[in-house]
Amino acid sequence: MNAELAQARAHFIQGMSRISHFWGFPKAMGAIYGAIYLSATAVSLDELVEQVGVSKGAVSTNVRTLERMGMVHKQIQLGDRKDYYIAETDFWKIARGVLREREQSEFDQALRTVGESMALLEEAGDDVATAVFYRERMQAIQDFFSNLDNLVVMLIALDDLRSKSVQKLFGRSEA
Amino acid sequence: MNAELAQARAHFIQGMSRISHFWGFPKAMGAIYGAIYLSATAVSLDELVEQVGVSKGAVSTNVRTLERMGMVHKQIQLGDRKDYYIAETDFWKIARGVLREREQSEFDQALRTVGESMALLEEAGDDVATAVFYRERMQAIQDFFSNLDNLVVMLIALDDLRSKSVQKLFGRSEA
DNA sequence: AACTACGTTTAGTTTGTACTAAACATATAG
DNA sequence: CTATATGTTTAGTACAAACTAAACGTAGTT
Repeated sequence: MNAELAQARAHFIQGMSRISHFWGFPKAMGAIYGAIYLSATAVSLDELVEQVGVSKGAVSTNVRTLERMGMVHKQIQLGDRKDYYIAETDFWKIARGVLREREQSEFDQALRTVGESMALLEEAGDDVATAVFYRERMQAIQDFFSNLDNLVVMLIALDDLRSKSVQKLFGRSEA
Repeated sequence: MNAELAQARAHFIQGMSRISHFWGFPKAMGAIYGAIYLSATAVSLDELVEQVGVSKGAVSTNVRTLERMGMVHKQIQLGDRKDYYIAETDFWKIARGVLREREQSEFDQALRTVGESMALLEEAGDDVATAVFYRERMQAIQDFFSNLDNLVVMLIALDDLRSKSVQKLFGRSEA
């Protein structure tokens, strides 16, 4: 591989690392995805260790997370004990996976907390002016999150319209 | 304030703290917003220190970030040296502010990195098969991010349809 | 002009999280 | 059955980010 290619590749992987970190994921995770994404062939764990420059353990855990989110796919070759990985290239599918992952974990737990707060409020009764005010505000924020939730559901549904239609829908206008 | 109210309030603030942390913001920031949000009157910095239980410095910096994102508004009362804060309650407006904040900072810098990688690729020439492959993949991811960008622009535009219309558009169906 | 009340900045500490190194588990091959 | 190759788990470490405490700046008050 010539020098320019290697440099472009390194820069890209670094960029993926940034994006990953920005969205609250480990930097190495983004880098690993970048490395897999920029490979025409399936990549083994050891190759990733070498290419990305992190420990085997880190690659192992991160690549597992990537697979759980549907960002990469494991490819087991018959007669070869190694696991190989290829990148999912349908980013809307990826977005769906990431959102689903998040929804199930912290996202709606936070929502639940708001619900619980409102439940606690019920016990305080309606007569106090403060209670009424609290209820209004908590209801408002809960409504908003429900709406957000629906928006996410919509986006996930959009994934069913395959990537072509989506690209047409959101395509750059200045092209 | 009776015990149930105080408990509901504390629980809510803790929930805001969680949400904040989940979206990659400081926990204290969410708690501070929660405290302001649950106040019918404007809140001073010292009151926040007391209510949220963090240091003055932390409140100062976090509340400034909140204001920059349009989540709270400073209210200076004539003849009073203190700064008072009230919460922005239009969450779609808030979402716009947060997105704008993110766009300007890390988000499109990461995008730029991808662009730079592609530029580096140009110097490598088209003849190498690997270069062609890299270009395809980098182009694909750049397209996706442009689409995301457009989606964000759309969401921001949606803010112009005031909250009522938006609520109708995304309202819960099982209501 | 000194004092006080307030917000900001800074230096240092704490804390959470991702990573490393190495032990471990498991399966295949000889 | 031992040895080897592979992925996973764990105990420890390193680092980044947020917070604390306190110094600082600034503007009003007496």
